[in-house]
Amino acid sequence: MARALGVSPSTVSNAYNRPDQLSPALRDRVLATAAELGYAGPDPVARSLRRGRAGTIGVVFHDRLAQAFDDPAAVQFLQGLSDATDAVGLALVLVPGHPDQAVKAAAVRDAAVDGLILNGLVADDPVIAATVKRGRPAVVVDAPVVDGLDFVGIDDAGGAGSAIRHLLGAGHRRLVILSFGLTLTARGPLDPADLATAADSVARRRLEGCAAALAEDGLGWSDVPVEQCAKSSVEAGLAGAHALLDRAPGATALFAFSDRLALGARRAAAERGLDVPGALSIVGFDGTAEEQGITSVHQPLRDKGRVAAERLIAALGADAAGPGRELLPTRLVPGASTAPPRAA
Amino acid sequence: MARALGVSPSTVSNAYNRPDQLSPALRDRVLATAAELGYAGPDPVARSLRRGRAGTIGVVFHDRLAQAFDDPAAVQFLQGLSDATDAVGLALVLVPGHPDQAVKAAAVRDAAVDGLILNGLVADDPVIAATVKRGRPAVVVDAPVVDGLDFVGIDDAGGAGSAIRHLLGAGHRRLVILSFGLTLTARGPLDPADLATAADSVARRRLEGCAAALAEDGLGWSDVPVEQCAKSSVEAGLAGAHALLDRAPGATALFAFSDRLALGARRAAAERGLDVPGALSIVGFDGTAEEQGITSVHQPLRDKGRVAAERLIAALGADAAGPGRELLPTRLVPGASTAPPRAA
DNA sequence: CTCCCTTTCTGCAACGTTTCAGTCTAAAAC
DNA sequence: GTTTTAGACTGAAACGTTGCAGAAAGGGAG
Repeated sequence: MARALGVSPSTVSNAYNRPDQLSPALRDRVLATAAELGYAGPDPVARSLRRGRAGTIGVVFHDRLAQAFDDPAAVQFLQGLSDATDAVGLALVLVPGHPDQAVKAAAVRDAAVDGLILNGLVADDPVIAATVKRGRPAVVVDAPVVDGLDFVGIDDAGGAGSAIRHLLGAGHRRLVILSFGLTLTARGPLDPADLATAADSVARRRLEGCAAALAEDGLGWSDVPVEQCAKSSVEAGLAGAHALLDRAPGATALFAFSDRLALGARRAAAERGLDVPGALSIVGFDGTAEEQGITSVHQPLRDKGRVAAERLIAALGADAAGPGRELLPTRLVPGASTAPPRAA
Repeated sequence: MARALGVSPSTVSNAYNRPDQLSPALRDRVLATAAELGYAGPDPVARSLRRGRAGTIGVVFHDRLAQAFDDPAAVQFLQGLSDATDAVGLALVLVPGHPDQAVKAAAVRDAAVDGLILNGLVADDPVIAATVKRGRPAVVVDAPVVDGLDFVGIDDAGGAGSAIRHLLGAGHRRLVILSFGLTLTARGPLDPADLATAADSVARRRLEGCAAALAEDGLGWSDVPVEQCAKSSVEAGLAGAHALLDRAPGATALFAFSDRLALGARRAAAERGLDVPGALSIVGFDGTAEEQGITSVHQPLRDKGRVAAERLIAALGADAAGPGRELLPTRLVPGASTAPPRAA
């Protein structure tokens, strides 16, 4: 600040940070002239540089931010994050989204944060590499599992399996699946051969869970068409469900990997004159569309956010226990969108 | 970075920021050793200090962050903000909330941001003073109007008036109002005398709009009880509506200053065995509860966020046009929660 | 051969703090 | 009257950049 005040910079610093280090009289004088000069206290950026920590946590989403705010699942996750960060006074930095992942990776490099939370990415996303390179503590949420980084997720395979078993148990045999992409760019029909070689992702885990459940009833990928959607939005679900039902007109049940996709699928069904659940049963994922009556695999989104932030905060502290893995449970919540097939 | 590489710091800086300033060969060598040494590129904090800008915009809410994520109105507003910030690659810093406003004011002082967006505060909130003192560009959203700061809001008085007129037009005469607090600490029954002397706030503006509309039908504050709620939550609405209906058991219509309060009021009505809209009509504010059938004064929340961010971004640039005011329109959207009073 | 210009790289200063090791003064202890 | 000690304040260094002025080297024009 205006050290032209006549005292040393150290004294000004002490006036703000360690009142016990100087006489009350001088402190008052410093504060008074500060007010007079319009000095608002130590500059946060300079302080961060000197102290070596920013007092912030960065959050990265797969899509643009506006997209994330459209998804109740992301909002609940953010709520969980803020539960933990508010409690310790850390600010949340929302890293700007961008369709070009390389641009977003640069944004990650340039974010003034002490740690990062990566939400719902795919293994080949350059953001992952940028984060690892950055060398700060980070928590990967949902996917992928990365060596050296903390991980918080849910039982994807089990959750997906429970959805499939729910449908099989109701008597469905002609199923279709509305999945996420196995990679950053993958979309459209899934080639089962890709599944075996694909890197870790939410889609892969859930599809494996599906396969296991399907196998119990003697079904396999040749019986169940899968469509990959690039993002989790109602629009993507609408388009994907149409593509799927074009390929398998006789399908009686659809499992979507998110409630937003499921909502899109329901719209597609309506556009095709298919009654839900009469002609088509729909199961979603997340548990964020209960009010809309969608049967869904519920996951503890807010808890997931809280746990992720807490892990990161712990990693930021001295008690660095090394990266760990934490899996949260899922639970199928039946709604009005599923029923036994008409011609059972 | 490890200038021990053998080249000067400037060269490293140029390797990252101005590739044209050094030979491709040397640049490659720098980048290679950087990768080898685990150097992830220029430190964002040091860069911010040197360049004088952080590349971030701070956002402050009245409540805790978790509270904001619970409110669809706040989420839509954030979505609008991110529409604008994503486009220019600015990060959004969510300043941590805290019940003690003084603590939050300190958080505002310590946030490494280029500008601030203040959302839904009250004039006596110390966060305002801290922001003014900070001297950075800032946009106040909704309230209060502050000298020297940009302002973006809606036509509160007009919107509130349209709600009252809607109810009066339907034949209601026994109205009650579920308001926000006039000050940081105000809650409970409103003393109309306070209204005249209160500082600028959303509550004050809307109540004045109500008064004008009521006066058109010869009604005044002695006819219309008002309850102030400390926050905009369903729980607060529930408690406030009960208090209000205890005071005015014969009320046939209730106007709540937010949809969350309105939802709470509907719950209170249900707990009292009052049919909505048969025995009690309810009007909300925001337009975020259309799906729940609440008649509401719709406001363009996402646009409001976008406009606020755009104004701030403009103020950050060289083209500082000086603070301005921008008012967005509202529009009453009828729902299933209002009807003429039973004994018209 | 000289002069000037271009390319490529470097050194210095500054951004605004905080920390640590001191220095100085004045009061307390002996 | 001298030594201790505590209290109050300061100076220098460092945090990691970037921008600018300038230096060294090489090439072309005259």
